[in-house]
Amino acid sequence: MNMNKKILLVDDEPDILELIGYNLRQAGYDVFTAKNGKQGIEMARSVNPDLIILDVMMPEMDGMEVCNIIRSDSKLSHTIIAFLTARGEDYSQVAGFDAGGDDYITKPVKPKVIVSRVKALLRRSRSDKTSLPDERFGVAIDLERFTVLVQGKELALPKKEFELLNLLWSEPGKVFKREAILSAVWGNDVVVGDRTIDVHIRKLRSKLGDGLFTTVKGVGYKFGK
Amino acid sequence: MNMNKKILLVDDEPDILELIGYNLRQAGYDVFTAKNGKQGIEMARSVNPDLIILDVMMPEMDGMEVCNIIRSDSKLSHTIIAFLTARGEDYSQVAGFDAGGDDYITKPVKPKVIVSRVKALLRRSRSDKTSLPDERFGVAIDLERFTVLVQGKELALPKKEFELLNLLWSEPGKVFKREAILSAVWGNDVVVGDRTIDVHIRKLRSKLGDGLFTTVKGVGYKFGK
DNA sequence: ACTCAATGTAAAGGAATTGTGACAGAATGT
DNA sequence: ACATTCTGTCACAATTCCTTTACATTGAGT
Repeated sequence: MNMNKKILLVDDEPDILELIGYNLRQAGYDVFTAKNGKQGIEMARSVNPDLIILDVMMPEMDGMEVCNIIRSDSKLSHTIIAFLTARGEDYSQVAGFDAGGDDYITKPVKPKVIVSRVKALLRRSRSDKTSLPDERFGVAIDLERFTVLVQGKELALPKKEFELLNLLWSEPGKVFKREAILSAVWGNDVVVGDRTIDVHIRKLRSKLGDGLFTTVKGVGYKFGK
Repeated sequence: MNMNKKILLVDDEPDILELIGYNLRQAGYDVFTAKNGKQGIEMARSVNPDLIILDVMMPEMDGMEVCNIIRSDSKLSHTIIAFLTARGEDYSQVAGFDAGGDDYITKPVKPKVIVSRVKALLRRSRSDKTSLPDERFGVAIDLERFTVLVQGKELALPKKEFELLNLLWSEPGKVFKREAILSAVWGNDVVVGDRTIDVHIRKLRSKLGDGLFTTVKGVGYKFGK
């Protein structure tokens, strides 16, 4: 069973609700609407949406306020929030999505734009919503997925390369001696020529970027500088 | 009194300055901004920030150039530097840590991300400085990283030089006889001319500063006076 | 002051270590 | 079965490091 993603739209302008709502429904989403902040929060609690699109400027309770309340609700903490703002509006207000906003969209909105934006947000949500990845020098390791995030791009690495990277990455700056690397990545009983390490380091360097790894001659390697 | 951490933001795009600046201020930091490299350096010298966030791509003077100048300024050598780079930009240049950056962050930036990243960087620096304050005559040795801190500057030494320094440094003031040095650093079975020691001492003197090592004629060397 | 052995200094060769591309067997996917 | 990817090894190039060498300078003892 393929459950549709639920989207909650909060805006005080009925035209916007209708326009955006229509397009998102066409794209296959379940859309709910609310015409003010208070109603938006009630709605959010009852339908538990995947994504909330929130107008910043609303009478009584504005978008940022709504965002704060939703963020502090443990049941809704995973929900993605996107702000809707009028173009040219003061950036610093929009910047209020330190409260937990994930994106913002400027009005007037083209339907196609908003649909693709929503798709992107929902696609990204799985990895993003849990917690911020632990990035070190622009590199994050996802042990579950066996992948590496370099500059936001996901990259799959072969097992040995992954393990080697994981070892060095786990303690950036620490120098791992060649023997230590061997026993950690290859195990104590396996016998491989020492040059093997160099070759794998080279692979990592070419894939993740040179400069991420530092050679300490006669000793070993480290991640970072 | 709890002094706020000072952050200097250098970018030619006013939007970025505003967006990031706003969010960092919200997080409780003292934020200063500069809209080009030249101004950034002036600002850095006058406010002595804890962290500098530096756009790589800027007209006239780019981020790496600024970084180099700051790194060569003894009063600012302790400062943490993070680069801002556009996603997808070739970062091999930046990643070449010759530039001396401590981290880099990709644009477009989410406020949440940058705030947590800044926190992490500042946290790291603090622990770095409190956890290994074993300075002797302005020199600290970091065995794990295989580096030496001289007046706050991190320096990588070749293996033999590092071992020699470590030996002498471990007991400042104590005179190590030449034979003792040989057996400790080179081992008992290795045969090298005695002048080898002198040459290595000289290397250390030129790198760490003369005056740190004292010659005891006819006997050996010691660290300190 | 002089002497001479010890040390300072710079440069240069050689030694050791690492970088790199190509290759072959193993493992895996189709 | 075939193609693809992964893994480890090799040979050779590039680099860094170490040691030696040659000469200058120092300083303790006479």
